[in-house]
Amino acid sequence: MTPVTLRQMRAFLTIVRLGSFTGAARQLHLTQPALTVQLRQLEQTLGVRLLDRTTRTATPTRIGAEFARALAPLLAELETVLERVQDHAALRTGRVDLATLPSLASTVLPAVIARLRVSSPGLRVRMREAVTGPVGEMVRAGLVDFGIGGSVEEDGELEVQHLFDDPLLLIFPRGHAFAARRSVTLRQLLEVPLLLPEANSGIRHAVDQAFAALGLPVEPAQEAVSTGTLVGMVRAGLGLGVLPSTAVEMQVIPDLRALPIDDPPLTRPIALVRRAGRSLSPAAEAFLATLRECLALRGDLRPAARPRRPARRGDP
Amino acid sequence: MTPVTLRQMRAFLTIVRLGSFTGAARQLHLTQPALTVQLRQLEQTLGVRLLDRTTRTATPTRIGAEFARALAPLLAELETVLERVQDHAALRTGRVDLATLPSLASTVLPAVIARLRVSSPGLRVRMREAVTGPVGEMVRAGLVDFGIGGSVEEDGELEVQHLFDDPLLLIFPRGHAFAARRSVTLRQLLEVPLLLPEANSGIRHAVDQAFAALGLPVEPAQEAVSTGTLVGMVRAGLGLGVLPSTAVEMQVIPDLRALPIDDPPLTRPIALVRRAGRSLSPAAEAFLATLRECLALRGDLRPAARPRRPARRGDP
DNA sequence: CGATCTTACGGGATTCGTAAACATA
DNA sequence: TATGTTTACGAATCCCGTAAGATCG
Repeated sequence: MTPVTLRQMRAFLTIVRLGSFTGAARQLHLTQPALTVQLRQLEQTLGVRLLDRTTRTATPTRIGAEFARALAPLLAELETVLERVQDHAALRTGRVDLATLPSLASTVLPAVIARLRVSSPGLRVRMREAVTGPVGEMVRAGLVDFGIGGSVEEDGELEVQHLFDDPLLLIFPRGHAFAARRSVTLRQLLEVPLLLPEANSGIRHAVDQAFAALGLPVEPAQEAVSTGTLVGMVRAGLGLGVLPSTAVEMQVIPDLRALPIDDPPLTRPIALVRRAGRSLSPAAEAFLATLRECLALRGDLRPAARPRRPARRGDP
Repeated sequence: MTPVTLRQMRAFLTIVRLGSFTGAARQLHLTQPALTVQLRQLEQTLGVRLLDRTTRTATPTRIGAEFARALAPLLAELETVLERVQDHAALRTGRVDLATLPSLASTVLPAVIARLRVSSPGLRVRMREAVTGPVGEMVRAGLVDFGIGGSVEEDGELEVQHLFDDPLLLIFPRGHAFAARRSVTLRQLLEVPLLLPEANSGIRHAVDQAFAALGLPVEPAQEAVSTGTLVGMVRAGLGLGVLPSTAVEMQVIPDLRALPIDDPPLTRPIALVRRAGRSLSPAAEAFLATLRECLALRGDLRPAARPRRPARRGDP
């Protein structure tokens, strides 16, 4: 007792539509005898004669006609469902849900989205802004496909991949003595009033760690919650600020100057955060590929030799 | 590029439902590795990962979940459509549309319908009454599946099969001299006033032919259109009537008697009329089989060695 | 006689099950 | 370590195409 096959039913519908085995065989790229066998099997498993054949024409039985009428829309809908799935693979359709930091959301990622819209206009990107901690939580909760933010610790549920290092810049008024330099060192920061982001931010974490590595104490003259506030403070002469290059990028700062911090280079790590054991949609993969293209195009972000994630079960 | 298979999609849905390859394999009566292959092929042809597997559980991807949601009702509906077709083969469902003569519609065929209702309660029979000529036309026009009536000529569209010979009886008042006999001959009918059905009826045709075969003239004393009229005339003493046994059967005739007509036996042929080259539904076949059973049960209708119709293309 | 469907048969592909390797909790 | 998935491979099955047979107009 062989089960009914999609191929058999498609063959049946085609024969009914054309009223001929030979014509249907041509359309299906099959030999006519093969079609005969298909239909015979279908009739055998159903136990019902579906077509009355003469040498001239094949006309459906009453039961065959009822069957065809019920079957045609079902198979058509099945086709569209399958095509809709394949649209995801071809990037004609898809959605990318991601969580990221405000600084990236306003600078690097819009460029990625723009590039993606050109290559794959059918994709939609939904970007949610959050600070580093919540980015991980949003990923963990499955609210987003993945997150791009400061590094969080890897556990059983989260998998972290380093993406690039975002250089931190020192911001100060044009008239400051540093204006003549091409870069400053970490130690030199101790000699000026420092304006740093608040304690629980990823930037502050990177700054603190860098100083701690040198055994130096850090005492900011002032803390700021938002990038705009910090820029305003610098402009008001309250001190010299530290900001990520991506954040500086978006600010139009005619009266301020920015210098990289060297020796050691001060950066904050930006990583991809994804759920462990979960695969990404083709749309999400395309987004990440485009992101990496963008990182490669602009040399300033040091895309850091991509550490391939451990091979996962079923990967090609 | 292998096409998507029903089997693959059923496997996918089962895995999603159970959240496990092993469980799905058990339910599908398959080995678990076979299931893995099935799903891998499905994912390959669709180009999309549908399930994220760990050693513990298999959870659908977002795309996989959407696919399953769309697929499940489609496949379920397909199942019911297939079952509905198979119901015809199993005689759980079906309709028989037939045309027949009033005399048969009121006597023989109700017994057939009753018998059929016992063996196959799901079948419905729709019986249309007509005289012999129109029976053929109704079959030709496809208004009915088949007809049971007087013999019509076989042409390219109609196919005729003799079913049985319906004996014609002589009807007369109890007090008549024939009352002592067990049968009468054709010649003896010439000696009495005859009451015959109207000229274009199948019965009249049979009577005329029988007399013509013997070279005898026929002059009815009176013609009648309906069976009831003819019986009334006999009862009124207008003459002796000729009626088919099936017609007499239904009349309660306490004051009349009936005798078979021998030497030669006078009968009218009853035949199955069907469209040439068209197969009958299982329900119609069941009806005919039951009809033949009924004919075999009652010996009086001479079911005449069934002349098998010529084998048709594709017959088992 | 020509067009069409059916049957028969050999070659190639597909699919299953068994066994072993691999991964994760 | 135990459970569950993947990979590999031999055997059975299925399916197609070619060729010959049958049937109807």
